[in-house]
Amino acid sequence: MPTGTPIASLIASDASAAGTSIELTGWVRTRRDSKAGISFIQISDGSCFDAFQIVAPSDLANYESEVLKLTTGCAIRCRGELVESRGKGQSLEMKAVEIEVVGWVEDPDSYPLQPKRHSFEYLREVAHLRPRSNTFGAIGRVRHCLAMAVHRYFHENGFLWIHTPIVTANDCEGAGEMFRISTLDMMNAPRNEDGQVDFSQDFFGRESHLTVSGQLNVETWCCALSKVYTFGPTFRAENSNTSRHLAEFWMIEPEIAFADLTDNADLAESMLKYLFKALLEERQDDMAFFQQRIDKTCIDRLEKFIESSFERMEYTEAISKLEKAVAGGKKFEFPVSWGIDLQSEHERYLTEELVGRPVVVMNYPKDIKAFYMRVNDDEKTVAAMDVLAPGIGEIIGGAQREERLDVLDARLDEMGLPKEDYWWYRDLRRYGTVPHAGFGLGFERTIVYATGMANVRDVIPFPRTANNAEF
RNA sequence: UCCCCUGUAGCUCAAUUGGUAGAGCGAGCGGCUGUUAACCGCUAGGUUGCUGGUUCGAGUCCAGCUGGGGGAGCCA
Repeated sequence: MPTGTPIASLIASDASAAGTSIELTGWVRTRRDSKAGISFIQISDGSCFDAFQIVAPSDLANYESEVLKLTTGCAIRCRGELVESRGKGQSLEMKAVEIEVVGWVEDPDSYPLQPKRHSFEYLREVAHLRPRSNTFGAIGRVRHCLAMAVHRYFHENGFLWIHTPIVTANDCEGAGEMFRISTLDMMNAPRNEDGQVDFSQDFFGRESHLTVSGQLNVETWCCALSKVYTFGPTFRAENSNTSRHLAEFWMIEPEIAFADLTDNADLAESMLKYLFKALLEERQDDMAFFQQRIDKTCIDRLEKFIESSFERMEYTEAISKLEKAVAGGKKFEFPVSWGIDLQSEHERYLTEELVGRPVVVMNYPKDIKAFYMRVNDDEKTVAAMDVLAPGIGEIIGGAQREERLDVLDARLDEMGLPKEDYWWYRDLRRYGTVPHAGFGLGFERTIVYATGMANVRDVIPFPRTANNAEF
């Protein structure tokens, strides 16, 4: 392997490891000199939260010429011996016999990351370097840990990962504005007789876009393989400028056959618990950092989440709870009555004030929900569910799907959607139809909830938002 | 897209009723110490986001533009 011993494996080892020869590679965090004839170098390699201390004695060949000139950000390779530390703060350290500078920081004064606290807004402007900071290193590891846990959870429970397409030619859900993709010459697009752009001459022979959801595609595989999921990037061209929206984000969308809304909520609960349990077990170092520096309650919050059962609430019940709150003097900007879509302030009240933890709201009025959601027997509501979390709002949106062709068609008509556009989706209801359900979990929102980070732009490596795709 | 806040040194922020800019950190140099977000001293650094206006005088007031943030809508 080209790289040295991961620091993570050194942190995990005890004093008995002293005496072994090792090689370390990484980036300098800080250097402190002691005129006793040594320098202390903190080196970080990303394998864990902690940096590792290298003790550089002044008899190194390049001590004066190079070691004393190391600054934050320099890439180095060190060979030496693992020894018990004589200082406080670490049990082991490396006594270097050779330090090779692999990459200098050409102008230390202009290196954007200093060994001090930076604002997240500033770090977004140096997104190519921010993974070298404590917070973003931790975010990187947490994000990986949760992504792996997603796949492990589904794999262990018999789900198959379906790679749904990124390019789509149908705006199936109307789930927001889409990004068009085209190979047509924008300055000189072919026109049809009506003067409209003639997309039949475009690459796919029709108008095509980046996906806003893999749901409709994954439903087709669900209706053959029973338990499936997608996990990939999703795109929305909405001009939303908030701390919880991205133009490109990652979404987890499981879909289960022979299942109803209760099974769906059970799945969401089971999966989230699994994810947070894995996070607390596998990333104790990073979570301790988030607890200390970002959000004091984050670990406690996850532990409680894992222990307690999901709070479940009917939409109708949620409305009456909100009405009761209004009667009790609670002020909302938007009025509450049965039939409204819950506003952010209402969701906040339910999850933050009334319940104090995530809550599943189920069975919404059909008029405010999508065409594919199953109409309940009361014919007023559909089997939809949202999982609302304190601080972030909706992290999951899901539903039992309408499996009855006649009802589905009626809904399409109601909403003025052309049936022919959904011919293959309708086929599922004609050939061996089956009750099935699924949901979408916003990956970035999940990370925000878990870590206490305030903005989804800071839990994805390169955030894409309106007017921002610099990196 | 709408509402609100904001843009001063590499970074985080100061600058009284408008009176021509300061600190900490970082950086460079020196000192000291098995140091650990080390400590002490010295030095360098800014056409105050851009354009225009009001004024004897604008970082400060006004207008437009532009960047950033928060909230709303939409959603995940």
